[in-house]
Amino acid sequence: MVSKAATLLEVARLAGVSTATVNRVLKQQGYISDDARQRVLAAVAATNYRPNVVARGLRTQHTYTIGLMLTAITVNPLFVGVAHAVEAAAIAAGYRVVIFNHGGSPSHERHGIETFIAQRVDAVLFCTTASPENVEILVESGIPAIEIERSLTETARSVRVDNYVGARAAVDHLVSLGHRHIAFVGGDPAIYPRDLARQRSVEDDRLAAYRDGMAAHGLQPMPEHVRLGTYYDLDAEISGTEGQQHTNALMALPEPPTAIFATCDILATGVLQSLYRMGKRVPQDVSVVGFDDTIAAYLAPELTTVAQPMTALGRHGFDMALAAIEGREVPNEIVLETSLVIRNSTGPAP
Amino acid sequence: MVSKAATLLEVARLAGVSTATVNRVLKQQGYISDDARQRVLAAVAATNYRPNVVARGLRTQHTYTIGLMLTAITVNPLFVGVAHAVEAAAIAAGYRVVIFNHGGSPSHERHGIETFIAQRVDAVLFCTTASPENVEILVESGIPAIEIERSLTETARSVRVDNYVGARAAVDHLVSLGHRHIAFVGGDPAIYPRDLARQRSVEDDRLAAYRDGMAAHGLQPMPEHVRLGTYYDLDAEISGTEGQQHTNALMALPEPPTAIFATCDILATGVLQSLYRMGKRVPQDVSVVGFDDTIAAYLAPELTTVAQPMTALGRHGFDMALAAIEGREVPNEIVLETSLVIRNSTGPAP
DNA sequence: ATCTGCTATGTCAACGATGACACACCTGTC
DNA sequence: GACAGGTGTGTCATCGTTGACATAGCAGAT
Repeated sequence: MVSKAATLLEVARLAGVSTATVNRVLKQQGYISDDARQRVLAAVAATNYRPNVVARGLRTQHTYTIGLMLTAITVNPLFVGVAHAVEAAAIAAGYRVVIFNHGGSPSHERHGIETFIAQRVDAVLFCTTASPENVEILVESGIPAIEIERSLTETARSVRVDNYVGARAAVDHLVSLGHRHIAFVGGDPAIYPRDLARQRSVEDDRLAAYRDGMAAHGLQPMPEHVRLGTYYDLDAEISGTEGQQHTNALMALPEPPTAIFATCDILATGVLQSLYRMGKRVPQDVSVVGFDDTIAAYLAPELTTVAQPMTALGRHGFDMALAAIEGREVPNEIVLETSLVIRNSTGPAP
Repeated sequence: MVSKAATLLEVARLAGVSTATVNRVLKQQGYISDDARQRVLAAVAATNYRPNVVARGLRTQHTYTIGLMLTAITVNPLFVGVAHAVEAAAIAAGYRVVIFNHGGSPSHERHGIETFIAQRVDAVLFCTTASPENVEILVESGIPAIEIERSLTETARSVRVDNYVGARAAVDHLVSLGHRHIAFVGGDPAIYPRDLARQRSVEDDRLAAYRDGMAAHGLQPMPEHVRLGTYYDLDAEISGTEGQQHTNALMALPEPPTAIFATCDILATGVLQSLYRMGKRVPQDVSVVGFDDTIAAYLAPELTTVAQPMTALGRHGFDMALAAIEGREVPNEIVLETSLVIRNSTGPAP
C-alpha cells in the first residue's frame, strides 16, 4: 500500500491540535500537556508522519547536508576510505552527504560546485580539488570549504598528513634493514600542485624525506635510482603500469637497488608485478615499501607501507566543517601523523 | 567577499520585472521580449543568482535527488565501481546522489531509509540491502527502489548479473587449459540471502555452475576441493584471510588442486598470498581465477577473473530509477552478462 | 468598429515547517 | 481583589520558487 508521508497539518488535524503543538511535541520543547502529547504521538504513528526536511531547510536556511567533492572515487582507494569516514562522521552528527566526482576536470568540478550551492549544502569537503578557483567560488558565496589531504587554496582550511615524516619513516626502516641502494619511485614534484602556504607539493615532501633520510645515514642515492613520473594522472584510471616500467628499468641497471620505495600503494603494485614477472623474490631479493595503506594488505607479499590515517582525515575534515557551520573556532590546518605498517615485503638486505 | 546567493525576487527587482518574468527567462519558456530578457540576464549575473533547489523541491515535490544505500563502500571495491557509475549517470541526468553506508546493520539501514524519506529523495538504489524489509518500507511510502547486484525483495526492481554463466566461463577456461583438479573457494550458499523470485543466492549460482561445469567435462570434484565459508562478512572488513586458510588446507591435501577458482577477487588475494608464501608459482604450479574484476589488475600475477560490468550495473540501476520516477514502463529485472578477463594467473595444467 | 489571437507581463496561492507572538487559564501571594 | 508568574495552546508570516490565471496591448481579419 503506497501512502505518502503525512504533513504536520494532517497530524495536527487528526490530533485535534494546532501545528505549533505538534511541532512542540516533536521538538520536545515548550509546555505540552500529557493529554496533548499522547494524542499527537498517536496521530504521528497513525499517519506515518515523516518530517519534510526540504520544507524545514527552506524555513531554517540550514539543510544539514554537506557536499563531498572527490577527484573520482575509483582513482585511489584512499578516497574510498576518506569518503567512508566523512560519511560516518556526518551521519553521526545528523548530517547527510552528497557526493560529486569531478574526474580531474575543473569545468566538471565547477558544475558540481554550482549544484552544491543550488542545493544550499551547509559545507563542502574536497578530496581533492581539480582547481583551487572552484574552492574560492564556494567560499565567496559563504559556504565553508575544507580540503582533505591537500592544501591548495588560501581560503579553505585543511586536514592533511605529514608526508615528510611519513616518507622518512619508510627510508629509515629500509636503512635499518641494511639496505644501501634504495630506489625512489614517485611522482615528479614539478608537475603536481603546490600547497599555497608552504609552496611544496605532497611529492616534494616525500622526495625531500627520501634524500634527507639517505643523507642522514651517509648514503648518496644514485641518480638512476630516483624515478619520477606521472603515476597519478587525474583524468585517467590510476594504474601500476608506471611502477612496472620504472622497476624494469631499475633492475636492468648495472647496480640495481636492493629496495624500492614507491610513494603510493598503487604504484607499488606495479613494482611487485614487475619483480614477480622477472622471478625476483620479495623481500629476499628486493624489499618494497609503499605509501597510503590502501590495498597493501591484499598484495602478495603483504606490502609494508606508510599508512594514511584515512578515518581520522575524514573525521577531522567533517569536524572542521561542522565547527565552521556552527560558527565555532576552527584551526586553519590540522596535520596528522602517518604510521609505518611493517608487513612481509621488507627484509634484510641480501 | 562573502555574498549569499540572491533570490529570484531580488533579481526581479533589479531587472525591474516580476518574478514570473525572471522565471520565464531562466526556464526559457513562454513569451519574453528581448529587452526584458537582457535586463533579467544582466541582473542574474550582477546578483550572483543561483536557484534555490530547496525551495524548488518544496514547490514541485521533486528533489532531483536519489539515495544510494551501500553495504559499506570500503567492504568491496565492487561497490565503489557501482557507486561511481550511479553517480555519473545521475549527474548526467541532472540528479544528485546522497550516499548512506549501513555497514550490514538492519537498524542502521533503517535509519538511513528514514533520512532518505525525510529528504524526499525521488528514488533509492540499494547495493546491497541489509534487510529486505527496509526496502519495503520505502516502496510503501511511494518511493521507487531498485536493487543492484541482488534481488532480495518482491517489490523492488533489480539489475544483476548472470552469476551462473559467469562462473561457468571460469570453470570452462580452466578445463580447457587441461586442469582436472579444480578447487572451488567461495561462500557457503546456506548462509547467504536468497533471491526471492528464484530462491537462489549468488553463491548458489556460482557453486552450481562449478559443479555443472565439472560434470559437463566428465570431471567429478573431490569433496575436499570444495571449500565453503563466510568470506564475506557484512559487518566486518572484508579480507583475504579466509582465502589463505582454504588454500593452506587445499595444498596440504594428498592430492592438491592444480587450479583454484575463488568466487571473489578479495578471496583470491588470499589464495595468491598463501601460494606466494609456500613458494608456489602462479600459473606454472597452480592457476587461479577470481570473480568481480575489482583489484585483479593490481595483483601479482595479474589475476584472471570474471568481470562484473560495474559501469553497466550502475547505469542501468539509475536508468530504472529514472524511468520509475518519470512513470515510464520499467522492466522488473535486468540481467547483465559478465566477461572472462584472461590475465596472467592462469596457464596450462602442470 | 469589433473581434480574434498572439505577445508580454504581473499577481498570488500554494508547497510544509518553524517559531515569534499573543492569548488564556490557573495557582498562589500580598 | 489585584497581580505575578507558570502553564498550555493557537495564529500566522516567512523561507524562495513555481505556474495557473488574469490582464492588457497590438496587429490583422471581418
